[in-house]
Amino acid sequence: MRNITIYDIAELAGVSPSTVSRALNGKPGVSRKKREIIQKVLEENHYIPDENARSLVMQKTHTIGILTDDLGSQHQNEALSRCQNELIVHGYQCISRYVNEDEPDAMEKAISELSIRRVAGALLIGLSFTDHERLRKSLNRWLPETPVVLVYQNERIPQNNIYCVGANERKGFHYCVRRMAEQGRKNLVLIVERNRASKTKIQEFFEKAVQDYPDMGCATYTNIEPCAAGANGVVDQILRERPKTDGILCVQDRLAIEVMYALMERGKKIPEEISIIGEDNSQLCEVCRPKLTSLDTMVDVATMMSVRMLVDVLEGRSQTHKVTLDMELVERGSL
Amino acid sequence: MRNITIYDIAELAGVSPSTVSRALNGKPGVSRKKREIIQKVLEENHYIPDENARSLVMQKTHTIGILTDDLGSQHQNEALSRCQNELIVHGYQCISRYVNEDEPDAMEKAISELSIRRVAGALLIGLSFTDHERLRKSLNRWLPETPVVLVYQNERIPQNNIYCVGANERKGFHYCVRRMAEQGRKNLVLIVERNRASKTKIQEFFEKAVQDYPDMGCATYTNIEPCAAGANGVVDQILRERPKTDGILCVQDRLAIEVMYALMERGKKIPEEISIIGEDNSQLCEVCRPKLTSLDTMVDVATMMSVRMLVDVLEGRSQTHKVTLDMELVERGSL
DNA sequence: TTGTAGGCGTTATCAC
DNA sequence: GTGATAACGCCTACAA
Repeated sequence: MRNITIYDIAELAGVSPSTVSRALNGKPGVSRKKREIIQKVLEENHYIPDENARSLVMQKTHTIGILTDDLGSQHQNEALSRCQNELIVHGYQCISRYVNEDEPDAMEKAISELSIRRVAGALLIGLSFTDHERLRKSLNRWLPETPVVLVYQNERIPQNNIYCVGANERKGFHYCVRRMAEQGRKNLVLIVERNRASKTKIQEFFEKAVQDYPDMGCATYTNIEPCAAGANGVVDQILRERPKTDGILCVQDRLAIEVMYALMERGKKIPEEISIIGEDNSQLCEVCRPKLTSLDTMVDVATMMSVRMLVDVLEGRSQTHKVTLDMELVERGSL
Repeated sequence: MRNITIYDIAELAGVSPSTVSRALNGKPGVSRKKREIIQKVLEENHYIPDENARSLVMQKTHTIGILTDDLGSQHQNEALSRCQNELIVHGYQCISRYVNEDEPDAMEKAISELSIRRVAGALLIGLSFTDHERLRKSLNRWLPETPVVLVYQNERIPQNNIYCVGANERKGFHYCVRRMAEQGRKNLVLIVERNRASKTKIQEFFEKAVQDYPDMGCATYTNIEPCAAGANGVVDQILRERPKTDGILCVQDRLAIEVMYALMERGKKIPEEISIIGEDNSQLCEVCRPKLTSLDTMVDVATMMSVRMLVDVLEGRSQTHKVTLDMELVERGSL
């Protein structure tokens, strides 16, 4: 079953292939009459252009590359799916790929492959693409003029084809600390998963925020096994080292919930004795008891924004280079 | 920055483009010596072939189309991400797309677009692609010779290019009922979300299974609002209509958990008075209290199998047309 | 074993 | 306004 080409259409419409091409792309230089005839033939035959041929001659595809750094994360999976669907709506297809940041050259390799596919643009999703200088070099080498949007990245890379959509973590964490203070909490603890890339930054934001409250103390535990594994250990450690702890900010819902349960098992009342805040505002928050208060990272908004930025740039609409989204604290029973 | 082509390589290696092409693709008819020279030049220049041009001339791509029917589902998002990554590893790229089954022609349209992109193969993920006859027709029309793997589909479509990977729901549900019986449960209820496509089949399996236990009764509620929304209503209804209910099989973890909490709020003890089983074995099961016993649909295994089947077929290895996976009941506190 | 020539389906550049 | 014609990068007869 050979596919129909513009030649077939041209023949049926009694015009030349180039005229069909012009009509197809809404270019000027086609008479009203012929345009109509061609349109009709096009529709009757369910003609659809071959993207490969088009890409070849245009040296430009309708493909967007998406890079992700955390395969297991629901967050990223959701962001990925959303981006893909949104892009399809705008007429782009995607190729997506997980990048293991532990492998030293994985990122550069992934970027080079996007270049090979001649992607029209790229979306890098994830907080852990943090070695900016290296990233900049890779992008510079492989995609020097291709628009790239960094999703969940706060520090803008100052280059004309690089855009970013970030969350205002500083403000978000500050607000969490403020809410803790308003609940009368005075001894906070920050718990961060071991593999969280922006660890030090989060810690910095947290500690800065605590300094705004004179009679408040804090400690951080930043090397915790992710998900459930590390909860009991860190809770024991906290109860031993800082028994007066009355507020815990735990980056990542799942871990926060396990910490909460571990505390309850050890006789602590939540939230009466200790307040807990998680991060991500995932489904999990609604399912545990008490329900978990959580800092929403706004995946849906962020992905929509990113796609819109990229599409805007690709279609020649002007666009700012940086968008920062406010995070939202969704308060439930654990605060 | 023009990309280097086989012409450039040919010139540098002092041979003709066709020889480069042959060497590139490991075809016979190139002397050992030239093959080595070419190889060296290839590597020195980081040459990588242009997929578009290749696809154009070969009338065949290295692209796999993936269709999904439920955008929000973590399950499908996870399956999707896994498939994509796995396929990349095998040298394929993917285009994926969500199909809204409420729109009558969405499926046919989606399939036709895969055809346009000249996909090498396709993966249809989801339990709700159920109108087999129509699906068969669409596939037949648009992808008559393209291998297609139906993931989570139990009834095989008898056609040579269509494969399927399904879960043994009959057996799975039967086992759930058996475990209920072993706990002394006698009045079961099946709850199914309204938008679950395989509703009637699930109901049939469930009722058949119950018939194997002479002194057991059952009822089904199959039109429930998904997720949390429908829980309170259906629980009130059940307690009113069938107060002796002592076992609930609830298809979909989230809903199962809400049902469980609703029951507890109304004074029922779980699992002492009522056993509850969910489906999907998602993260949520670990996070609620009591933890939820759940029927695992084996996403990871299913996706791996599907990708492997497809790749095997594409690379000419023979392959059976149907694989059925056993589901696994993961028992936790709610049974 | 090697090279030449033609074509895959489009778009773009010219003449007309 | 329209239609030849030449690319785009690659593969594959066919000829040498």
